[in-house]
Amino acid sequence: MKTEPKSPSDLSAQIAKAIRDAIVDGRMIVDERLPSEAELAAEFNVSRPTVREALKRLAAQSLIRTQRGAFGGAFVKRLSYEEAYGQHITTSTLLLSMNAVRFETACEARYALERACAPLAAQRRDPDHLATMRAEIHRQGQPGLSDESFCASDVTFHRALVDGAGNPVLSYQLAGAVEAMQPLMNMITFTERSREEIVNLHTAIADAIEAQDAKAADVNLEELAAYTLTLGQDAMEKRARKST
Amino acid sequence: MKTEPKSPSDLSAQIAKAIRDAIVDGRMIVDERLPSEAELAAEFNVSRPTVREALKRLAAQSLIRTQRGAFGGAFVKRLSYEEAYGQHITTSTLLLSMNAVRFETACEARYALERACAPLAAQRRDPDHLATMRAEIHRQGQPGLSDESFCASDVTFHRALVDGAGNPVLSYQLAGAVEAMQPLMNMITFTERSREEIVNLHTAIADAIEAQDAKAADVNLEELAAYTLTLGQDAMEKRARKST
DNA sequence: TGCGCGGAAAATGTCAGACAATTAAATGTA
DNA sequence: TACATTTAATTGTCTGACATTTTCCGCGCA
Repeated sequence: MKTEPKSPSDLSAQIAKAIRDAIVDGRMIVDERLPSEAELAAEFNVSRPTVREALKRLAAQSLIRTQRGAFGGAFVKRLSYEEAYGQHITTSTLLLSMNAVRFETACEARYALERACAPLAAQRRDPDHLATMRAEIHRQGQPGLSDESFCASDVTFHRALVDGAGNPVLSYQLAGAVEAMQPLMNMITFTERSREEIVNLHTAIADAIEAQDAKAADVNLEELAAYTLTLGQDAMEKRARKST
Repeated sequence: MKTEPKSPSDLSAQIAKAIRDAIVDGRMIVDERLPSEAELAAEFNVSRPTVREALKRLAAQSLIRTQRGAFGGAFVKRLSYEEAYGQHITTSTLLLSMNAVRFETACEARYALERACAPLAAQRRDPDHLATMRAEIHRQGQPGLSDESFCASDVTFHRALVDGAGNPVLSYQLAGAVEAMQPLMNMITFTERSREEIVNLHTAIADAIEAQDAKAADVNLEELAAYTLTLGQDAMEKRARKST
C-alpha cells in the first residue's frame, strides 16, 4: 500500500487514492481490516486527522466501514446493490439537474434502456413485479391524485418493469435513468386526458408482459416514449413562454 | 441548512447528509459558496475537524470543490460527465467483483443495453465513432496481441458504439455496464479462432451502423452476445475444473 | 493619474495532544 | 464452568496552534 504521488497538496486525497486503488484492484479483499488510524498515520507520515479525512472519503463511497472499540477499525466493505443503487441515483439526478440536460435527451435514454429490458421481463414474467405494475396502474387511475404522486407512481411502475427482467445488474444500471427522470417529469402537468392515455399504455404494456409478448411490449413502450416526449415538450414550451 | 437527525454517533455523516440534501434538492445552486469551516462548525455545534470530515465526504462524491486562500472555501460543484463516468465505472466494477456476479448475468445486461443503443447509433452514424470502431477492429486482427490488450480494444470498440448513439446520458448509464465487464472478460483466453469470429462480428456491426441498418446491427449484436456467452462459460468451466 | 508591489486578512491544509466512548478480549471470582 | 469485572485497543471528538495560499487594499513611485 505504498505509492505516494507527488502532487503537492491535499494529502488526504492522495492517501484515499492509494487505499482506493488497493481495494479496487484486489490487493485488499472484502472484510479485510485496514491498519489502525495511528498506523496509517505513521505509514504515510501524516497526522491522524489527515488519515481520518482520507478514510471518510472512502466511507462516502461505501468502500469501507468502521467499527469502534477494541479490534475495531476500518474494514473493506462489500458494496451492496442497495447502496450502489443509491449512489447511482444521486449521481444521475445531479448530473441531469446540474447540466441542464434536455428533456428529449433524458427521455430518449430512458426509453431506449427500458425497451432493452422489456423482452427479458416478458420472457420471465415475474408475478410479483407484474402485481406491482397492476397496482400502480390502478393508483394512476384514481381521481384527485396530485401530479407529484402520479409521477412517483409512474417511476414505481417503470422500476417494476425493469426489475421484472430479473437481472440485478440491469436493474442497477437502469435505476439511475429511471429515477433521475422524475424531477424532469415533475414539471409536467398531467391532464385527465393525458393520464388516461398513459394508463392505457401502461395497461397495454402490463398485458404484453403477462402474455409474454415482447413485440407488443416494445411497440407500446415506443408509443409511450413518443407520447411522453410530446408532453414534455409542451411543458417546456409553456415554461419558456411564461418566463418571457 | 438545519435539520439535525438524532442518530447518536457519526456527527460528520449527519452534517454531510444535511449539506448533501441541501444540494440535491436545489436549496444550494452550482458555484454557490458554503459557509466557511469555522462558520459551519459554529452552526452545527461541532469542531472544525468534524466539519472537515463531512466536507471530505462530499468532495469524494464530487459534490463540492474547495479553494484555498482569502474568499476561498467550499463551493457547490457542477458534476461533469467525466467525473460521473469515473464514479459510475468504479462503483460498477466493485459491485461486480465483490458480489460474485455470474458471467451470464453481466453479459446479458451488457448486451441488452448495447442493443438499445445500436438503433440510435445507426440512425446518427457519427463518423468519428465509426472511425474508432474500424481502428479497433484493425487492432484486434493484429497477431501477437495479448489477451488483455484484446479485451481493452474490445471495450474501446463497444464504447464507441455506445457513444455513437450521440446521447451523453445514455453513454453515462452504459459506461458502467461496458467497462465493468472488462475484469470478467479478462478471464477468457482468446484463441485465434475466437478472435477471428469476434472480429467478423465487429466488422458486421460496423458495416451495419455505416449502412444505417439497425436491424442488421441488432442481429449481429445478438450473435456476438451469444458467442461471448459461450466463451465465458467455457472459461468459467475451465477455472472450475482447475480449482477442483 | 496610473501602475506595480507588499502586507494584511481570510480561508483551507496540517499537526500535536488530549479526552470520551465503545467494544472485545483477558482476567478474576463465585 | 459461568458470570462479572477490568483492561486495552481503537475510533470519535475537541482544542489550539501553525503553515500555506490567495485575494484585496493601500502605499509608494513614476
